[in-house]
Amino acid sequence: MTTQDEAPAEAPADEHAGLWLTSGELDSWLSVVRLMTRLPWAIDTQLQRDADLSMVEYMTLAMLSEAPEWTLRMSTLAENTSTSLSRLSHLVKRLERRGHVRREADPADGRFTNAILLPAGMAKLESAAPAHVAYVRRLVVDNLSGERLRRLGQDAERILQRIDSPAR
Amino acid sequence: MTTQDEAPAEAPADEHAGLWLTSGELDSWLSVVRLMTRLPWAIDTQLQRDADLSMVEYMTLAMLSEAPEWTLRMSTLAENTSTSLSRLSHLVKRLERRGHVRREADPADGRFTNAILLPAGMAKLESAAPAHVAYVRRLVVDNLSGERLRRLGQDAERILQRIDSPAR
DNA sequence: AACTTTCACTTGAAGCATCAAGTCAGGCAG
DNA sequence: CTGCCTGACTTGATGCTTCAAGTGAAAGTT
Repeated sequence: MTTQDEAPAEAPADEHAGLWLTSGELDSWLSVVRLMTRLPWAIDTQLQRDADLSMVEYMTLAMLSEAPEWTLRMSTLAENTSTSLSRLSHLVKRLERRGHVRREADPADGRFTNAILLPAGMAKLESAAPAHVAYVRRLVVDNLSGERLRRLGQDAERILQRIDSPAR
Repeated sequence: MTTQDEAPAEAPADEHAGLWLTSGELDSWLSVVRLMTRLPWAIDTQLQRDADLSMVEYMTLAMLSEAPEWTLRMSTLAENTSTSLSRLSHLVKRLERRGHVRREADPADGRFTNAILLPAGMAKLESAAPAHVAYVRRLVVDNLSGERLRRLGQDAERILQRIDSPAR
C-alpha cells in the first residue's frame, strides 16, 4: 500500500497464484463452458426439429417410461431431471395439454401428485428415441473411446458432488 | 413383421446393438447430462447472488475487457460467447441500460455495431471476478488433477467439433 | 377438536430466450 | 445514380424459466 497499486493490465505471473487461472486451466475451462452452452443447444435443436420436444421434455417422458406403472411423483421426477418443482409443474402442465401425460393426487397420500405417462406419450417417446440416441452416439458416445467416456462420466460426477456439497 | 413386434419392455440385449446405449454408456451419458444441467445452474446462481450477473453477461463483459479498446463487434462477441446475435442484441441492450456497456455503429463501416465496455462495466467485472474464479476453481479446476482437467478440455473440444461438423 | 406446522406442490407475474420478420449500410449491376 | 442484393444486426411476439407467494393435505401440538 506504500507503493502505487493500480496497473490492472499487467502484473507478475505468480502474483495471483490460486486467484486467477493459468492459461492452460483457462483454456480447459473455456472449453467446458462452450460444451455446457452448445451441447444442450445441439441436442435441443435435434429433438425440436425431429420430434417437437425439448431435452427436459424428452427426459421427463423417458424417466416415466422406465418407472413402474409409468408413474412417478412430481418431486421424484424433479430430482431425476435436475429441475425445480416449479419448472416441472409448468412443463407437465404443457405435456398434459398435449395428451402425453396426466396427473392425479396420490390416492394413498393426497399431498403427493403422481405424473403418469399416457400411451400417446409413450408413442411420442418411441418415435423420438432412435434419432435422439443416434445423435447422442454421434456427438458423444461413439466419439470418445470407452475409457475416455467412462472418465468423462466420472469427472462429471466429481463436479456434481462438489455442487451438492454444502460448503460455500 | 411376420411375427409380433411389440413387447417394448424386455428384449434380447444384443437386439439393439448400436441403436440403444449399453448400461455403462447410459450411465456416463446421464452424468454428462446432469453436468450440463447443473453446472451452468450452479455458476449462474453464484454469480447472480454475489454480483447480480448471469454467466453470459459475465462472459460478455470478460471478453470485452480483454479486447483492444474494450471494443468488439456484436458478431464477434456472439461467436465468442456461443450465443445467437438476437440473444446478444437483447442482452447488450440490458447491459447498456445498466451502464456497463455502450454501442455504436462502426465508424469505418456502418453495417457493423461495436459493443464497448464502459468503466462501470469494468468495475462490475472486477468486483465479480474473484468470487467467480474461486468458485470455478472449487468446482472444477482444483477438483480434478491437471491431467484430468486437460483431458476434459480435450474431450469437450472433440464433441464441439462434431457439433460444428456439417453431417446430420 | 382446533391450531399450527410442514411438505409438496401450484400459480401468476416478470424476465429472458427464441423465432420470424424488419431495417439499414454498403457493394454491385446496369 | 438507381435499383437490387447481401450481410449484420434489431425488433416484437411468443413461449419457457424463475421467483415469490399461495393452496391444501396430513402430522403433530395443546
